[in-house]
Amino acid sequence: MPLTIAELYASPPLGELLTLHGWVRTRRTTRAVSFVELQDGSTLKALQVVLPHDKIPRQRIEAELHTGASLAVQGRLKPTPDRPQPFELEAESYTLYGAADPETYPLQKKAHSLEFLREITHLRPRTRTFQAIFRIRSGLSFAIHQYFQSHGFVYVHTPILTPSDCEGAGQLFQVTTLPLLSVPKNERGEVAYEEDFFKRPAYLTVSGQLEGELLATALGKIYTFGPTFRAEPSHTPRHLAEFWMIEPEMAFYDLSMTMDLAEDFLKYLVREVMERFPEELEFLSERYEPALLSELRKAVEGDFLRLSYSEAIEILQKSGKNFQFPTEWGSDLQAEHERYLVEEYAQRPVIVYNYPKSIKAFYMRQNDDGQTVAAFDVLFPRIGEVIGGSQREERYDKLLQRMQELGMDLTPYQAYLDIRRYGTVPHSGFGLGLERLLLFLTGMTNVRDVIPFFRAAGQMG
RNA sequence: GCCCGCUUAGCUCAGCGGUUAGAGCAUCUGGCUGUUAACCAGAGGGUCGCAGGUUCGAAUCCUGCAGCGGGCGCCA
Repeated sequence: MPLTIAELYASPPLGELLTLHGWVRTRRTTRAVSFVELQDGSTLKALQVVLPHDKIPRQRIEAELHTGASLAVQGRLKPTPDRPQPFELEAESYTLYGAADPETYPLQKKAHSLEFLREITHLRPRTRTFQAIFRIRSGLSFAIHQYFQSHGFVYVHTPILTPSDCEGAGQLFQVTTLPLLSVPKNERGEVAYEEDFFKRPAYLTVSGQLEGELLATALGKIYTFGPTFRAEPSHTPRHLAEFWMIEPEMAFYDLSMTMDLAEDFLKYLVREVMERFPEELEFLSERYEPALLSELRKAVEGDFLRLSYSEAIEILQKSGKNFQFPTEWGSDLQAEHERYLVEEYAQRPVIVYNYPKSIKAFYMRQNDDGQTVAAFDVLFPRIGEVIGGSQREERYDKLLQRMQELGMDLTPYQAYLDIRRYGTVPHSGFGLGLERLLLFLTGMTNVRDVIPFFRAAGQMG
């Protein structure tokens, strides 16, 4: 296997003849030697390669080795105690894989704006910024599995193609093989879905929660981790049409156990990323968000502040702030309210629980007060809601009554109702948006920058 | 969906009614005993987003469109 630069830094094989592969980040030329900073994606650190002009003609180096060019270079590793880098590769020869015409290659040895890089998603992974982000994204995903697997959760794959909008969460992408130019109709002028692939309407999933509940009431503790699709035309730095969501669902968990789990889970993830990616975090912090490291530290140190919705409303009313949106009991917490609670009032992550039932989903468990449901949101600084969850209504009659109140069509929910009719159990779960958490962890401010190729309303980056 | 802003060289930006539109970086040429976003000198590079309008005169003012960004809503 090709040697990587990360491996060199881990244990430098000084003096041996080595071959390294990578891309040119920068080149500097003086009279007798040229210097190439080589990167290969294995670490943010570059390898300085020294190319003596008596072994490799200067003319060739200047013609071939521009920023972005790829090569294999042979040479020996030499310690350089009096230079910024601990060692450098003294080259004896190199093979050019591919040149990068400096007249047209978009990346240069300078900082580019994130907006510009969004226009070239195929090349932006070659920047250190995106290498740092994608490595953290990978490590975070692993840590998520690690946490659940070591806590007895079963990873389940819920379907991506689904028959209906099961949560009422946003608009759906419809999936069809019917010809759009001549959609077949029945006698009543409606779309003839019996001719469609599934012989019924089909959509991309907006949540794996309902299927997750079905599996949790058999396997105990499960989690999903997969792509989710929303066709809502949201034009914000926090929304994607295709994003990744993690949804654990636990039988026999009540609301407070679930909040404990969510807090422990988030702290574990932040700690793991801090431990595994100090260099990446340092780089992103310097470049984009000076407060990054202290925010991460604050998130794992103390307890999250827990407030009931009613307490939160009271705090907002007493804040003396002039909010744009009302802070009456029964109105939903707006971004400005969440920001006040987290950034000014608590100055650490906040969990708000027991929301009015009128502003929450039908499946959330009704509290004894008749006014609220056992729902909670975890609010983080800078990004707002990172987790939303609830204890689910497990009482058949209560659930049915709520669905009827809301005028819902019960047909698609027979399975969902069935698990309340046969051996129902209290259970709870929550949803975590991977990209939103990544904003917090990387200091980025736009979710388009924490996923390799973004899909958002009107954009396929 | 509503509101606001931006669009000038390959990139980042200045110029905001008055000669031939500028800078830094990048590129090219030359120089430099080993550089660290190397440095020094020189050169090339622009239908000032698109379309219309106002004016003696528009990158600059107005209108429309497009793209991008931000705030809000919906949410993860």
